[in-house]
Amino acid sequence: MANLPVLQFEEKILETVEQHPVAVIIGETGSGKSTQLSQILHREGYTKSGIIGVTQPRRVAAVSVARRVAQELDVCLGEEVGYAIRFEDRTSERTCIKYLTDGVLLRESLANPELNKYSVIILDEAHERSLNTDILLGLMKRLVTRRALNLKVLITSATLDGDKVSKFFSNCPVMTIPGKLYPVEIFYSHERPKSYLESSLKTALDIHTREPEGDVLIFMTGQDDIEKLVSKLEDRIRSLEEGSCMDAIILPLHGSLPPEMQVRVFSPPPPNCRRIIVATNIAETSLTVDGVVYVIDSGYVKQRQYNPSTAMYSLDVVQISKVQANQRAGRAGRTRPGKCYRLYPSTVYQDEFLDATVPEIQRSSLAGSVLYLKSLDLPDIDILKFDFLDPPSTESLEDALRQLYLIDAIDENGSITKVGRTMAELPLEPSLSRTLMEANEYGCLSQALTVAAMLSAETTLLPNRSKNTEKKRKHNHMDLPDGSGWGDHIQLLQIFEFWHQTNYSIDWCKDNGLQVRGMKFVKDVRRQLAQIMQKIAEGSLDVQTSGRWVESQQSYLKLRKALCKGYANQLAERMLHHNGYRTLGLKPQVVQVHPASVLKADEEGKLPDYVLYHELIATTRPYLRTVCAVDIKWVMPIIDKINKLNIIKLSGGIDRIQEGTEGNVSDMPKEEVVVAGVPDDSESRIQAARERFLARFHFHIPKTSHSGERSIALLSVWRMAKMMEPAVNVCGWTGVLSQLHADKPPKEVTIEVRNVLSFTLGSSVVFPVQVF
DNA sequence: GAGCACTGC
Repeated sequence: MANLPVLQFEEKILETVEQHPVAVIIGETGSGKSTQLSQILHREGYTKSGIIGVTQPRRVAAVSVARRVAQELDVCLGEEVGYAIRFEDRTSERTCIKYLTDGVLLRESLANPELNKYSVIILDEAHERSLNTDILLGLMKRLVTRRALNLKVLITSATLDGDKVSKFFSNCPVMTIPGKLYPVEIFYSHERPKSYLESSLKTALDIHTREPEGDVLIFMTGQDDIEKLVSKLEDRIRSLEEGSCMDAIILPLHGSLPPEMQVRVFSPPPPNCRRIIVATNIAETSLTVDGVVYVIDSGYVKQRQYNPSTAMYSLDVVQISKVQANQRAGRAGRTRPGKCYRLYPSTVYQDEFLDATVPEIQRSSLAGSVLYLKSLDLPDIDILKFDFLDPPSTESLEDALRQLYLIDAIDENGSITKVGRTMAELPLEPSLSRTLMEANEYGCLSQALTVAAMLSAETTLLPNRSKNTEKKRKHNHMDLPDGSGWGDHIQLLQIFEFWHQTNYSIDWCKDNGLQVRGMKFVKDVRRQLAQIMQKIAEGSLDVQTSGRWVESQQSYLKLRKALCKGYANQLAERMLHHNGYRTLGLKPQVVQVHPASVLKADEEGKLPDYVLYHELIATTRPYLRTVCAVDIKWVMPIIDKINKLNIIKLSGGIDRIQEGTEGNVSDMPKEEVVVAGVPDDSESRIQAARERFLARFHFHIPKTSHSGERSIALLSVWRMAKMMEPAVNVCGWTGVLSQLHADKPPKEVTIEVRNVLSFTLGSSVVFPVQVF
């Protein structure tokens, strides 16, 4: 401990902190900043006037660093040194150094915006730029001026953007503390490989046969590639000549691996044996594998990003940033000098890689964050002008406002509502907190709590779906409830109620392929949510899980209705002739229900007309994941609301000029264009669709106007039709145009649209347009 | 017959 680099800078750090309210610290790996900064300031007496709070982006880090510091100070964990993470507050009145996740600090700041009990706040690992840390950065900037006399803020940053952070905090000082990494030699490939899977394989074999002992860590993008590479490596190494080199163990490492498989990387290899670990970027920051000497870096990462203009997430393989590349290389130099093989040329690193990873705040849906900021009620904060280190796009903020408006969290002027205020109290995404409130009204709060809790843990619930376990799972899963056909939310409810009925049996989880840890987490979340709801309601609510598992259509109905209200921003309408869906909203997207969904089709093989979805994410295709059938009656008022939505009022601006965006419903000249006439009512489904079409858009083609204008008007109608049914194409368009351009235009023309999605039968829908 | 990287309240 005595030789930790950070301690050599003690005096300089104290001097800087003394003179400045904010300072940036570039602390390289192994500098000891996480454990020592707090102790240095504690020794100097900064804990006399308040607590030193240190935020971490991850729970395990908060706990393990706190434990370490308690040890070093020789105190009991939870006394002078403590930590606070969700479900676990190990602090006491005596606590003066507190480690906490950034999310917990945000929650605290909701109750006490000035964070008065803290004399020092250290945002550790801020260079990872988690969504929460970025919001904290903005709040800190404001707080240091308001509490200039009694608050010190320290922010850690990466080498490459320390100056940017400093600039953000009015050119505050930047200190660099060297790390304690061993040198890592970097090798670049001459060109980018055609297949980085093959290239990784070859490089790994080269290392294994030629280099002295030391483990190999390979960074891949996802489970699929990892499994492929692992099996190829096993084959090739098995075929190596006996005794020609040491043994090898190949270990996969990724998030959907059950915990007991993940911890295998922490047990050291047997003698004369090399471990080859094939990992996702989980090994970049979250898990540290000891003994790694060689790193193979594919240069890619799978990243989730949100596109506010389509309201859709996508999961893309993208190039890593320089910061990430360096972090990966650093994994080779923890125990002794190492080597890093980059499967890309140095010019790619220099010219193509971004300096730092795009911060999460620019890659996420911001509904939750915007609601949080609105609920802080800071008089000097305007959401669209909130001071972010890297501001999200206006489009993204407006998208968040639209979403919040649809679920009644803000009113048409963009002010937070009473409902919104309550929603912000709940540690859930807005759709779910809105659902809980509505469920409370309908008397199905207990069920809604369960669904919300299940969704918070959903990804960790079901075991990994590799090919061989799949069959086993299918076989065993016969007795898991199926959502009674209503979809995945109801199934999640039923699973939990079933488990409750077994008295939370661990064996039952195992028999049904459910992760025990995940289910316990659900129970915790559910209890926490129930407590908060009780507090909000200031009275006793019925939050008990029903004693006996019974399929209750009545309560499912109420629950689905509550969900529909909560997910007003995430609804989709089925296409006329097939089971594809189109999202409702400003820019409808053609999507499909994820194959893993339990949503059931009717006797004719058709899925429900309307569904709500928990997530819309494009992987190989855009998929709705976790859906629930809803009734058209509940959807109609929401469609109305969507159509009336006015973003200019919502964002609180009145002086902005309305742009005539193409295809924007509210921009259509309503008096001029009317679609009328529904001659063919043979099929009720088409009839219903036409009615909706008519209900939503009133077009009117004026007979007196110039024929050119008529065709423009008709073009608008067509554009609308395209919006309603994006997977269609028009037929005989030129014929329609020439009819309109004739001296005596007909009173009625027909647009015939044909479905172009490959999996349909080429059926067509006719939208007649009457010319008055 | 197709399939989600990693965190967190």
